[in-house]
Amino acid sequence: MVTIRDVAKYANVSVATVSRVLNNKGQVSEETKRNVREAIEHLKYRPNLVARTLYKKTSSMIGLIVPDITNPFFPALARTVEDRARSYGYTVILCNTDGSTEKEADYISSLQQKGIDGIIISTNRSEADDFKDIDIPLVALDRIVNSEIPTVTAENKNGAIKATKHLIDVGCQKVVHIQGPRELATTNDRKDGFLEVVQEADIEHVVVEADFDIKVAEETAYQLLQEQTNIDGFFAGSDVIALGIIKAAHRLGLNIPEDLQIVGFDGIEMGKIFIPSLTTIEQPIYEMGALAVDLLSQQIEKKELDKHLYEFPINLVIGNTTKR
Amino acid sequence: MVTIRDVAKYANVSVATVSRVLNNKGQVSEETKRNVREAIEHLKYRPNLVARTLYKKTSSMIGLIVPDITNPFFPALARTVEDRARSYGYTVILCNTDGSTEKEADYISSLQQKGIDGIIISTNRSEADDFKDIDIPLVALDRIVNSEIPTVTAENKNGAIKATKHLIDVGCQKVVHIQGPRELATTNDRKDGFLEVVQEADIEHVVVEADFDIKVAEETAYQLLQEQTNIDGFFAGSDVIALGIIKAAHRLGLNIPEDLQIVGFDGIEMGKIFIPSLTTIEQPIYEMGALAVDLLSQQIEKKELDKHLYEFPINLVIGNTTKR
DNA sequence: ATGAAAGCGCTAACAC
DNA sequence: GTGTTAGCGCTTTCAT
Repeated sequence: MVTIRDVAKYANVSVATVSRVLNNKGQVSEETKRNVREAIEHLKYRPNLVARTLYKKTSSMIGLIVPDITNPFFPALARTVEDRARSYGYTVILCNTDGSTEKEADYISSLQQKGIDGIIISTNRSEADDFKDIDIPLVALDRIVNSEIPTVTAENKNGAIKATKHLIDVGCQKVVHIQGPRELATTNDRKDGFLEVVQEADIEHVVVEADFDIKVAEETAYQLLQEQTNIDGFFAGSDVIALGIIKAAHRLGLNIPEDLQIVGFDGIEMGKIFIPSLTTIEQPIYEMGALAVDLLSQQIEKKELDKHLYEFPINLVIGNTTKR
Repeated sequence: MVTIRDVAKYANVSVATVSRVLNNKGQVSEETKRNVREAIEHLKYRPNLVARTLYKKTSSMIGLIVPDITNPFFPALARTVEDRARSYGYTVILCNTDGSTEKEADYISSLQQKGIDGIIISTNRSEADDFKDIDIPLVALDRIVNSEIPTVTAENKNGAIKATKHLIDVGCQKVVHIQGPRELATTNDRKDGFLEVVQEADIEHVVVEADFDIKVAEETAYQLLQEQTNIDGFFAGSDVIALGIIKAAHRLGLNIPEDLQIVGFDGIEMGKIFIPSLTTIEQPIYEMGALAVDLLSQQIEKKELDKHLYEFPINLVIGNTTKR
């Protein structure tokens, strides 16, 4: 390994001078600058970032913690976060918790020990003191944690209202909402929006819970459709759940959207690709990921944030799972 | 931040002793051990891994470089890699290159500067000297780079043979192979297998190229199906391409598998979920990811590898895109 | 069994 | 402008 010392020796200067040209700091004559750069080039020197981090206490690495990377929503998010992070010069460490609180705690602790500068987290936990002992910048993404942590999310309730109204508009008489895990504030907001509309419109309705997992959602929908008659509409708590519902309907020989209409939530790519393509509430994933990085960066730079909750507007996208 | 010094002071011992109990190395009396542990507990001390890495030159971090995290094949791979890595005590840094050689080089260089212990890479590059200047352990996953780098892949050619034979078995008379990017050795192996079978069987056939991208594949298939008549079978270079073909067929009102039969390659979850479910060549993604980590770990521990190319057997999984 | 001290590669005072 | 040197927090000889 070639170190700053080797460069200094080769260029006949001190390590301080090399450090100065490396960081463009302090006064160095043009000539020595050239010499040092030549030495660097010649020796193929690359600064050891570990040593730099040890001294400076900042690593230019940020963590992104997601519950399930195989859920298509998160790769999309990860990608935008990584893109934006790169533009700041951050490297992203992507951590997958499998929804396990233990793994999550593990990661947080180990990231801190590694000198990470900040963490963007999409977690299932939400007790107020879950994140009390973390003393590095934090941003909650998609999933609301508590009011002390800056949070980026979408207008979940409003989205649910739009989705449910759409189902009524296209003629549904008995509507089911399969919500995601009850621990998540986001899913409850969606449920609240749903309930507000169906109660107001006095529409027959059911609410059940499922994981953000196609198989689980499929089973849940399958059972419901067998047990109860007249269900003609579903508002799914996520696109993944919506795909499960389509599968269940398919197994039962129901036609979509003739017999059954479905609205999802998220706007993942797979919803557009699926046959039939999904009517859904689209979240601006790109903007959300980008803002999360911005907010994290601001905290890392010790800037004050003007507000702590950022809710993005959503958008009803009509596909082939509802009638036109 | 509480350091090893604080712990030493609190426990009335030297930092060396604290280090000894931390690492379970050297001789420490039971009593001082207890004292030190108490101090650690009381002060909530966590060792600074950056400092440790600086000294030991090993970070327990490995990099995983993938070309496109939004391609469902890679989250699946990433997950198994992360799982296995965890069991070794490694943290995975997941890097997404967007297929850009420049980003890839950036990542490799920056990972090395960060003291990463090794890299698992799924790359598009394959020139012999592309990776010559990397002096840390490397494993190529899914995509073959060159014979000097340990590689984990599937029996691509054999899989293609099985797929193509299956298409012939179910009655196809004119078969198209949409292969992935020609730069990849894996895709060419698949093409070779395809050609071997169709030529042997003297079946009318076409080979075209597309990206591992649904939209591109869809357009490619759409054009082919319009221009050429009698196409009744597709062997797709990947499941993602196969989904694109299904979309194209759907747009043209073709029935699957009655009018058109399709076999994919990979065995991603989405293929099982899609309607119709995909007939495909399934790679043992879990085993492949796990072995890649094993091989990397062996190199990091300076163990000799007995061989350099590991090809996993594949498996034809029959879905609803081919006749039974 | 324990401590003192050197050093991992870098940055930043502080001299000159 | 440039060099000397003291750390950053840790591990590891080498004494004792």
